[in-house]
Amino acid sequence: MRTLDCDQLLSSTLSDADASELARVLKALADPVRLKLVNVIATSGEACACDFPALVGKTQATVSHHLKQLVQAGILEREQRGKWAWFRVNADHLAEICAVIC
Amino acid sequence: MRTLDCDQLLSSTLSDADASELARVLKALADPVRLKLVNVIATSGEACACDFPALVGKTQATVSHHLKQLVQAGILEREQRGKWAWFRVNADHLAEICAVIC
DNA sequence: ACATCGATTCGACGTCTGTCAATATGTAAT
DNA sequence: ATTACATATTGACAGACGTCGAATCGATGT
Repeated sequence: MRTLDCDQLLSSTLSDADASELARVLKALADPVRLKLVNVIATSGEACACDFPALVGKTQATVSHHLKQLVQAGILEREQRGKWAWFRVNADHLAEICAVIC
Repeated sequence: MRTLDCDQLLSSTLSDADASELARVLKALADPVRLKLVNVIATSGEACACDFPALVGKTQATVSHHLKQLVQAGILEREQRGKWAWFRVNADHLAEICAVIC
């Protein structure tokens, strides 16, 4: 994925490609369940996927679907530990998104 | 609309209501056409809706639809001047969104 | 090898979303 | 009033999205 420069949205001209790229990442974040997942993982430092269905009140299949989107968008990082999958927030990437918007 | 506190996403626990509210605003931003519109308006200071269809390559109806979403999300402000509608970016609100994420 | 358990993928579903043509609304000038 | 022009709304449609149950994959332990 391409890195977006700081301040693009408000100060410099956004190309069509950059607009699509930024939209893609924002779309990954723009869902209540996914925001909850990011929040739980961020406040915990790291978290096991096995706890998420109960925390967000969704099926394991649904949670897995959302986690995949967040990983593909670069917002979460996945690590396999034995049977369990653990997730951490990629804070740098979130900061990048912020930088583009503000 | 409720105001969201700073740092909620990464440091403090996000309630279901806050997650939905934040998702609503992010969803308004998470579209290439709407990002383009915000970018054009922000870099111009203010802009007339009459120019948008040509700028983003969409129908007048489609542009109007997107502008409505941005205004309802509090990202844009609309002002009628004679026949024309002018738009400005609500930078404070964008900064709030950023503050929640970072 | 086999069984077990966590996680992903598949298939299906209802809903939401982006888009446009057509129509309606509103504003201004004649 | 009527005309002209800018914008909003409506109706319709295709495609994307969130959700779940069922099937599958992967890793562990017996």
